Amino acid sequence: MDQKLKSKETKELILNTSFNMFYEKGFNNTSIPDIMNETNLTKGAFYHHFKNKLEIGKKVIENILSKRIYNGFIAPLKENKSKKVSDLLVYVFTERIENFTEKEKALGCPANNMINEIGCSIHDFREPLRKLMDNWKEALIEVIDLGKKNKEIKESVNSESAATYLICSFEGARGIRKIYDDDTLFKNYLKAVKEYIHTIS
Amino acid sequence: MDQKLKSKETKELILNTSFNMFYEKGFNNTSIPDIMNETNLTKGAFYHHFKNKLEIGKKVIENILSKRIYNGFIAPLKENKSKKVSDLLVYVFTERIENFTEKEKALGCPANNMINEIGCSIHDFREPLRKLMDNWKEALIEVIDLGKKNKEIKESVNSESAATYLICSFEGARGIRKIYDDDTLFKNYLKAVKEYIHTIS
DNA sequence: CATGAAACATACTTAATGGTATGTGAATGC
DNA sequence: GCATTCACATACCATTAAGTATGTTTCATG
Repeated sequence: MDQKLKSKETKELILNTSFNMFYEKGFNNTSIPDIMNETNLTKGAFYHHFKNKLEIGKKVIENILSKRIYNGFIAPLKENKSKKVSDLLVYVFTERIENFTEKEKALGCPANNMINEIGCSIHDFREPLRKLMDNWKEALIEVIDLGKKNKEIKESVNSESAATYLICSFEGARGIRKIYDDDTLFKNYLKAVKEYIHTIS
Repeated sequence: MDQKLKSKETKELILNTSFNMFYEKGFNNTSIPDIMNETNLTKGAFYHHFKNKLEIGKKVIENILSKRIYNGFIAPLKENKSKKVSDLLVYVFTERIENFTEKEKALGCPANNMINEIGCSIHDFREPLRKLMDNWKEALIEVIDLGKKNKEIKESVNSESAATYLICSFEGARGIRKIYDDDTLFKNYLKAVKEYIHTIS
């Protein structure tokens, strides 16, 4: 049983390392040797645990990116249903950005990076990426609908449309911010989202 | 003089082909042989006209992407200053999307793709990409300011913030749309931007 | 405690990449 | 009309990539 545990651990090590390298250098620009150097293991270990580069790409999306989106942006919505809806929206779309580390600011959103780098070229990645984004959108719609029920969000607001807009502007901002070295873009984005959330409330 | 003309033409052929291939396959995933196969020329031609892959990347940003952004999103603002500001904004941020070809829908925005793929990793690309985005933002600020002067845009609106928000949501939408095969996301985005432009007017 | 399989390491193959060095025919300039 | 330069083509090189084949060691199991 000790062996299986060790195996699981190295598999996770390879997965986490892959995520980090993809995040820092991009998927296409990261090689298997790159990853395995970082883990201090060898190629043999990689191909023992994974079929090929495509498989680990998919696993990173399904196991790491999905969880990050869930923990960062979906769970806070589900766990705090007693809070005011607009506060929830402000939290996930502004407060989180305000607390980003320099690395997170410089490298953008790992999920959005993946989408933009290989979203259309590697067909196998599209479905897991779609699932990820759809889950996020659905969670937002649920919250906005709840807000409408509680008279916190205007009845005239289209929930799906607002959810989409919030996600798009957020991801757009995180993407474009990557070419800058300061927080000007984020500050301008923050001002506008807060205003937007205010106008739909 | 005939020779110089021919030379200029092939240089432009290589540039345009590079742009297309980068757009379709990404920068890292496109090789020089890839590009030159497409032009029916050889590697010799490439390295006669360009120093290396980095140089052509920069030239594509400076000569092609910049012009596309200018023609598509900046010029329409500058050329139609007599029109209502909100109409101008609706035009560049919604009508253009509604008229996108399937290719443009599937592949996203070439400039945003470049930003997201190599925005942080290849340092040489950041400055030309920044210049491109800053020009766009400035043109938008100018128009929004004009709108405020003409009482078409609310005085309370922060021009830079609104400009940033419009760009971010637009680029975010074009990016995420890449993983889908239908126009649902665009439709939801369009509904929301129109609403947003309406609320700042 | 022997046997098999699991968890890796090592060595190798094939193909592609960015880039260079050199060749060649045509146009240009004197 | 001849030397030179330009616009490419060809041939080559070093590196690196993904992936495979084959060890070797360690552990679980009968």
